[in-house]
Amino acid sequence: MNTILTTSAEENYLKAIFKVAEKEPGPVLTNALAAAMGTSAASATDMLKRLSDKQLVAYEKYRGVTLTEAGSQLATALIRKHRLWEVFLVDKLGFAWDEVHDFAEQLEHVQGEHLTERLDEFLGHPRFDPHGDPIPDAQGRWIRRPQARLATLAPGQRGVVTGVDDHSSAFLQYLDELGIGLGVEIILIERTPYDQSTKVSIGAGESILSEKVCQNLFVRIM
Amino acid sequence: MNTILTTSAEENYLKAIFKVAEKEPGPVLTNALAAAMGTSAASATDMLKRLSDKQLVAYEKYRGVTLTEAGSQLATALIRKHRLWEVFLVDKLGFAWDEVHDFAEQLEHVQGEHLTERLDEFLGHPRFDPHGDPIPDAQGRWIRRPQARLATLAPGQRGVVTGVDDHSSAFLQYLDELGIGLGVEIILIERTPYDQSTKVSIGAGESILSEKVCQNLFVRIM
DNA sequence: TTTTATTTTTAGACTAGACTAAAAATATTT
DNA sequence: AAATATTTTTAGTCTAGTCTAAAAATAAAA
Ligand SMILES: [Mn+2]
Ligand SMILES: [Mn+2]
Ligand SMILES: [Mn+2]
Ligand SMILES: [Mn+2]
Repeated sequence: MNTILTTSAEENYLKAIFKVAEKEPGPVLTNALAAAMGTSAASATDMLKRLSDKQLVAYEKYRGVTLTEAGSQLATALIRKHRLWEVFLVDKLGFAWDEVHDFAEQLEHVQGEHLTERLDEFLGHPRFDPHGDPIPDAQGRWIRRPQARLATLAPGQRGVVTGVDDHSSAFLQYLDELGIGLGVEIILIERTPYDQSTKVSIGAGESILSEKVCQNLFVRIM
Repeated sequence: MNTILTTSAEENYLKAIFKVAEKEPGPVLTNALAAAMGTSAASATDMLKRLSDKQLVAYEKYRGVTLTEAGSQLATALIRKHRLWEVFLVDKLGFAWDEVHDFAEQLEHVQGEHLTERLDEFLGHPRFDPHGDPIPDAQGRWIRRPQARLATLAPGQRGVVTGVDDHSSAFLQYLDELGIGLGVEIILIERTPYDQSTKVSIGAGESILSEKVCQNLFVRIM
């Protein structure tokens, strides 16, 4: 029951380890972590020693790192906080989905009793954030939704947008221009063999989406 | 128009300088600042050099420190953010007035465009925080209210509670027990010459308030 | 106007978190 | 199995922010 004190830097590393491990199963390598954090490999090694001392990661020299149960819970709580704040910023303060990440990156580190649960309640227990990512509950349980990349759909199939893989402002703003957002229905018309660009129907109009766009869009197939 | 980058530590010192200067006019002395910050005088001196380099304070060795225009604006913006977040925590998340200070102490340091203005708008442009303290507007303008310490009222006078001088949890919770909060009307019945303790009428009942309590309560005389 | 007391600054040390450059370990080729 | 390439760690340095102890400046008292 004794709560481990963590700095913002430590928390950011824990989250990064969690996210890298999510994509590539197995231990997270130092270079991958450093790349995810935008720091040098030396800095990552340094931090891994600190996190290891605090029992938040299992770290073996030259072999990579995995989160301990405590580390995993902390990372999950961080992601929960990050995503709840994003919902607040979009739903309550009226920010666009491409504007909220940097704020949430700071807000997720605010410490104190009950804040997250009060926020969660105020927001009506949202289960997904403004980018369609699931928000783990207070016990750290995740919701899994069946979803597929738009790139995997065949002509004639339809899907409802449930999320994005690329969270960059550039991508999100481009989607806005295309009229694509969470819940929007997309009908796949045809795919060009040459470059896999795809003609789709969105609401009233039609658009051509590059392969890159189709790879970064998640849909629920209808 | 070039925005000065500040750390949380620098911001906390700026706010402390502002607040000490508010109480005691004239330059803020190193020891007073260190006491307000809960750090050593050596640490305060160190920080004063940094703030002076950034042109946020005018610091003269052994003579004390005053905020520059830039420093004063920054401190005011900090106080604005702190108090707006307190309103959010009480009005929207349902925290009690004695629970929000530590959260606001962190939230005031969240950086980014438009956040404060969006929050202000969401909250309906509140002009006072949950402790009755004025919230400066986006231009840094302050509202001054005529108010007096309850200790200065004479028997027979009545006042409406507008604020507190002591912001401690202990004091605020004691006020809760007494049924005293912002907007509550207090009628002064009599004051004992011996220790200045004061019999008052609050709503239905009567209470005896110590001199300390009366000194820390602000009222608008009716 | 000295002496003494108080306040403030400096000096030196520590931690967290970053960096670069060099060394060591591991992985891949030949 | 050596040689080479890649990855990771170590060594050394830097900054922000803190501390304690000592020195210096200012204020108060004798
Ligand atoms: Mn963060
Ligand atoms: Mn998100
Ligand atoms: Mn603060
Ligand atoms: Mn307040």
